[in-house]
Amino acid sequence: MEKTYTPHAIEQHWYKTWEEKGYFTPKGTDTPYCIMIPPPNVTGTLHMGHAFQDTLMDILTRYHRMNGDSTLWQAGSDHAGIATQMVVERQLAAEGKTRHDLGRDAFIEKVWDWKAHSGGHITRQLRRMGSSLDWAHERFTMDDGLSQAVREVFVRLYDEGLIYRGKRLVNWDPVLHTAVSDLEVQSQEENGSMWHLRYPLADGSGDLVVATTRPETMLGDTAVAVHSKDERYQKFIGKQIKLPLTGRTIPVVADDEHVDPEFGSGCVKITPAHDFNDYQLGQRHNLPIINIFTVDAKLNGNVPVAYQGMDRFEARKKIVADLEAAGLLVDIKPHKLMVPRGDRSHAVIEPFLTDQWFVKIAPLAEPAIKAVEDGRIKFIPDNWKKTYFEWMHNIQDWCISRQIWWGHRIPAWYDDKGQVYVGDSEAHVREKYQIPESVKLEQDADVLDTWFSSALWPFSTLGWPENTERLKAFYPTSVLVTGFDIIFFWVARMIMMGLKFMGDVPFREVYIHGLIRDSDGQKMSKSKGNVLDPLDLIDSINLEALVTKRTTSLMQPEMAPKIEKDTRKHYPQGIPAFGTDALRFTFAALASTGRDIRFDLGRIEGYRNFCNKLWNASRYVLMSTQECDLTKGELSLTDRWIISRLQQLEAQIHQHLNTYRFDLAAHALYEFTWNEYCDWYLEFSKPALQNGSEAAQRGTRRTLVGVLEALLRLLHPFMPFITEELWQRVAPLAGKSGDTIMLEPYPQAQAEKIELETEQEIEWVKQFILGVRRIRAEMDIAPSKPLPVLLQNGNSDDHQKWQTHSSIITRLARLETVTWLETEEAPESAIALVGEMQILIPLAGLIDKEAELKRLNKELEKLHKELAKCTAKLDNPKFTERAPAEIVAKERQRVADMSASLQQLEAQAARIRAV
RNA sequence: GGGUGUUUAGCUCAGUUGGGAGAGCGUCGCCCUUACAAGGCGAAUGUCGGGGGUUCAAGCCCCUCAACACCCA
Repeated sequence: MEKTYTPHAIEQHWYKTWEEKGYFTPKGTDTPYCIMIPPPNVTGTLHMGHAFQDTLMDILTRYHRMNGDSTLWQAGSDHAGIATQMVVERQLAAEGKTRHDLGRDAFIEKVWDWKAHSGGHITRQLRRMGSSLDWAHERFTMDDGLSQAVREVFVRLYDEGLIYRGKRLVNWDPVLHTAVSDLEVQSQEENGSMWHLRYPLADGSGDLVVATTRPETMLGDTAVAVHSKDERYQKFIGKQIKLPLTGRTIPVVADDEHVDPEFGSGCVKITPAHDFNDYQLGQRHNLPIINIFTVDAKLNGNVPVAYQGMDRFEARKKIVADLEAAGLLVDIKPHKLMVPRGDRSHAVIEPFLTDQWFVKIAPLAEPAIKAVEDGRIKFIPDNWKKTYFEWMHNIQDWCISRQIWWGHRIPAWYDDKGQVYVGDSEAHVREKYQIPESVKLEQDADVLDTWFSSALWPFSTLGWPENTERLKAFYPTSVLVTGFDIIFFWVARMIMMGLKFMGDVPFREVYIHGLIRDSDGQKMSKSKGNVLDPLDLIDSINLEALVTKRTTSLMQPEMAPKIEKDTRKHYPQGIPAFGTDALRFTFAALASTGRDIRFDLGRIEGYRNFCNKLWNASRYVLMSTQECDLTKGELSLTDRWIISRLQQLEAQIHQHLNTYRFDLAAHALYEFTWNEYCDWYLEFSKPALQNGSEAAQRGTRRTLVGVLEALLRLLHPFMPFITEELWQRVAPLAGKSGDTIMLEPYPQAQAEKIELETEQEIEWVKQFILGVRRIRAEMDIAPSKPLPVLLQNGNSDDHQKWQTHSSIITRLARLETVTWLETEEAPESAIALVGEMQILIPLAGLIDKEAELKRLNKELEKLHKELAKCTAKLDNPKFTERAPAEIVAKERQRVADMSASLQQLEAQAARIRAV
């Protein structure tokens, strides 16, 4: 075996073997366990969030597979409508073409081409992460089966009146020329202005000043609103305004719901066609709606000719200038406002009146709320259900149509009179509505929101609408693992659709994990230049390549110098190769209950070292046991101790994984492996293998191998590659003959092997060794120098224990001689206590008197403080009366122990001082 | 404005029905001891954000204030 663990030598080989042998396909019959992967965008590349989330899902999947469940982790990807269309359009643009040059069918063909050649990137990366997804049944939201599911759902919802078409204000992306949902709009604070405009009354009796952040929309104003209690404006209510630049007259209305008399001038212009609040107010007051924009957000034919065809921002300048020329511009004040931008195009989103398809959401939301209320679906951590309820109770109808080409085309057809017919296909529609061939039908040009198909994912992937074996076996799925950022986008919609079409919840639990941030707590983003690529952490990347990667194709190229500087500062050596297992273990260790997770290179380095530790421990075990007699022998107390500790570890891991505490599980595994198995047990085994009897040696060898083998299985879900590699070598020695660790049973604790008394005895041994080491280190005695030791004041138990363990103690504490003192006076010595027993190391020639006194005083001070706290507690009668008896007894014991120690140490200090 | 969180060692974070404040990293000593220097051995480190309350007992429960973060409008 290599002396140092090198991940890339083993990882890819094992993954290939697992996949080829079909280990990822569900087997076993009794208990099903199923996780649906949140389908990554087919255009996507793996980022830290994916890597984190997929690690957690893979841990659960491997854990349940090893537990013998029929385990399915469903693979697949999402067609990602707008994102994918943009990728292909960008390619066309490079050739100087647009999608319109190709036409719809040719363009879609081009997208499929692109998918075939470049679409598998992220699934290859998922394999590098070790993800044990069932690739044999991989699905894609646009494949035939899922498309059929989408049409089926659409038609059924339409036939039940839960899908309707209507003219509504929607979020319009004037660059992409499509509606987008609320959730695809990101509002950010930007610097703008507040313009104060003078609107004269039609009768010439005065004027009003309105304040607006969007002066260009004034051409579409159909009212001015004031607050009914606002004394400044009461007299204007009901009068007419002569709207500048247009010549139209519009009324002054009172609306206490919308108007805040404190804000701006307390007087608001109302543009129902271009503002959501104004639209609502318009409905309340029956105002006309005047749309002034084209799909590009240019001014249309409803405005005076002078402005027609102008871009909205150009028009703003001209309108302000014209108003100023007319003496109607009162003031311009700087103003911060929330500007909505499309999350794909970054264009300023325009509220826009168009025909769109909507899902009537209230009837679907109600049972979805109930499913969480009555516990059929559990959120973990539980608190996230509040967020879910908050949104579900305020939910709006869902705009599902998108004016793009790549996606599920809406299964609706129009005749030449504009009458709409909904059905699975044109033929179905003709049959369903008895439309003769002579009537020409044309399909709706729009496609469905990508999230519409994602909402069906938990059952469409399993074969719905067919009632397949897989559907019967795995629906409802066991758990959904996802970030809180898509509770609305996805989680809620899956619950609604699952309940509606399967009559049952899509998953029983929703585990919500935190979001990965950089080491400063910043969100990782391309534009900030702080992204880490999980593959770089696995494979390494040099500084120059990292700088190049972070600074190319930036949305804002002017950020490049700063990004380069930061990158050079943070990663002067680039990033070394840590390997998949170290990365996975890091993710597990970071997965606590918080919502932000800072990713720090120091952590992953630590866990890379942990891999190396495990590697070398295995190396030692193999060297000590290969070609040795491994038949059953005698178990020593140290053997029984590590076996006992292992049982407790096993119980803990089950507990932690069942409660999704990956961090605690990782911590327990780390702690046991390093601080118990390596630091103590392997050291105990050395003298045992050198000096023990033949039978004892066999017992220790078997324990070395047996505990390691179980530990590898415990670690496997977290670190699949290194554990497989090591297990292949260790398993035969442990008498195991399986082909792969991933199909071996997950270790279960055996209660009868837990020996608390043995654990206490070994604790005594450790305290003995630690006591000597402490003196040695603090007195600056070389670790290599063997020490003479005197023991005093030990009871028969201490004598007995010394008898049993003298060999390992002598070796691990590096003792020269050990002498029990009975009645004779001890020479001046440094002291350590194990219970009442004193370990004495004579000063003569070795130990500095002053140093030992200093050390003792420090110890004494600590004890005094602690003792004072405890006695004060016990002196309080209320404590002894009211606290539970066992707590009081425990305190009494502590006081007794501490007093005894104190007495001994004080006596020792006095003796030394007297010299 | 509404909602949800966070505040514990220099840094990042655990702390499970209230009962002796923990880990990793970092820091400081000593050591190439035949599994591992990606290591071993040892050490130091805290007004648990502030204030108040409940309790024999509060990092944990209640009230209040403050700072920060996120989501929605």
